[in-house]
Amino acid sequence: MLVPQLRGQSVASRSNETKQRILNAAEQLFAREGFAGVTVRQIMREAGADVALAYYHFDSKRDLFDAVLMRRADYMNDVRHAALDAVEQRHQDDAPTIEEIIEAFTTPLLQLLAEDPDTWRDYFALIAQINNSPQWGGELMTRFFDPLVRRFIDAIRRALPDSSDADLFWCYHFLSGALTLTFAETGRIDNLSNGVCDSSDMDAINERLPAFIAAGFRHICKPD
Amino acid sequence: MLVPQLRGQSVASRSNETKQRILNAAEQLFAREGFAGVTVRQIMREAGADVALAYYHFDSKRDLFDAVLMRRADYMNDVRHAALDAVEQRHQDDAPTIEEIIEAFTTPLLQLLAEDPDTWRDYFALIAQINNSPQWGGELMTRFFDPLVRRFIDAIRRALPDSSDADLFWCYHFLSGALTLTFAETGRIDNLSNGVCDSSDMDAINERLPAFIAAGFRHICKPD
DNA sequence: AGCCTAATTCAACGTCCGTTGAAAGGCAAA
DNA sequence: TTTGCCTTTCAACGGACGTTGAATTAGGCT
Repeated sequence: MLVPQLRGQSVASRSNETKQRILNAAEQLFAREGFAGVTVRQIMREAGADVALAYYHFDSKRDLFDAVLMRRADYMNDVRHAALDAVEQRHQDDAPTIEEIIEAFTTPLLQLLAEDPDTWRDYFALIAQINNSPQWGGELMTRFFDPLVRRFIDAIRRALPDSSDADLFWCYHFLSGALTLTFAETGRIDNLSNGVCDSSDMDAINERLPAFIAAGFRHICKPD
Repeated sequence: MLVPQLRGQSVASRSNETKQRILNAAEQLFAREGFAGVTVRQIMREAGADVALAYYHFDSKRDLFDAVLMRRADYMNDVRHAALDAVEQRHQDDAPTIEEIIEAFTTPLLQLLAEDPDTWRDYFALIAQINNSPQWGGELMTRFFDPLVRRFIDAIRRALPDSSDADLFWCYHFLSGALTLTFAETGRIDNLSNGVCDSSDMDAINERLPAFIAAGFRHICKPD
């Protein structure tokens, strides 16, 4: 028996466990090689299951790809919404600083990655790749992150009154690019800096990214 | 005859013209779908030539991919080196501002894109995708851009004396992310902003990106 | 024990993949 | 006009692709 420790488990939970194993393998491979760079056979070999099982649990390769993205999207959005909730809770009378708002956007992700890299590293790298892909970027990022991002930009708009929308959206765009490259984990900055920087050092990033971005917003988003 | 206007041209130049047509088709398709998302047959169909011709002019699909990247890399680096040359020429006695240095890094690219989008759009989008891919990012970006980037960071180091290397490299990393997402042309910011922002409006970017990034550098890179 | 359903395996389908060797075409030099 | 080289076409290779239908296994219910 391939998975003896599952003896006695309910059928439903055994099925779910297999599904998760497939999703894990798919997540890792899609993150490294992209959608087209991976075959269903590779994924199922990595998951230790038969090829046909992928089509029992998912409708198609594309459907599996979507399932990989969906699996963690809600939780990811929840922690970021909660961080923004906390900021707004703290500032019911006064306005939060822009640093606080941007930290609410970035720090939850850096924290997830620091606390449980095995779970989040590949997922974030996949998001990073999607964000910069003409093929997926427009559609998928909009689908998964628009409500959160709009709420976040609204908060910044209140913190920097009378800013133009164009300034706000462009600054968000720069933030998005800086953040996603950070998650891509390409090893580039490690090479470039001759080891001075470690792309998996979330503390180093957390100390710099929000402050860097906040300074940029402050400088660009001024009253018309 | 498929290409009648070529009658009378030298063999060598006819060969080169075909090579360029293949490179154009490959550039466009690789930029849209990534290396693995494109087949050699697709490329040659788009180029209007036989499949086997790809293997006469290039050794393999991967070799064609490298050739696409190589074709414009030197020129791209040249214009950016020239922009930095001009800055240093202007400031032989005093120090340039950090804005000037960052503009020398970004503006030449935005200018190429504004002047000749048909030539540069796909190439830059491809670079953007590579920069955020774990598969290619580390190796290829290092291979093509390291000398220029190191020179650029050295210039910033002189403009912001006593900054730590870690600060400098991390800030460059954020710049790299913001810049490459801008080139990815995913349409995301157009959707998000409901048309307020136009991702192909290079003036809008040029007015904001260098200033945004310079403010970030200034805020992070302070004497130890 | 026997049944029912869900989970998994097996074997195969038609298609397309990257790549190649040999033949054909086109042009310049002799 | 013939020779010879560079370019292009043609036809095919072995293998891997995404996907499927039917057969097999396993576990909870009666």
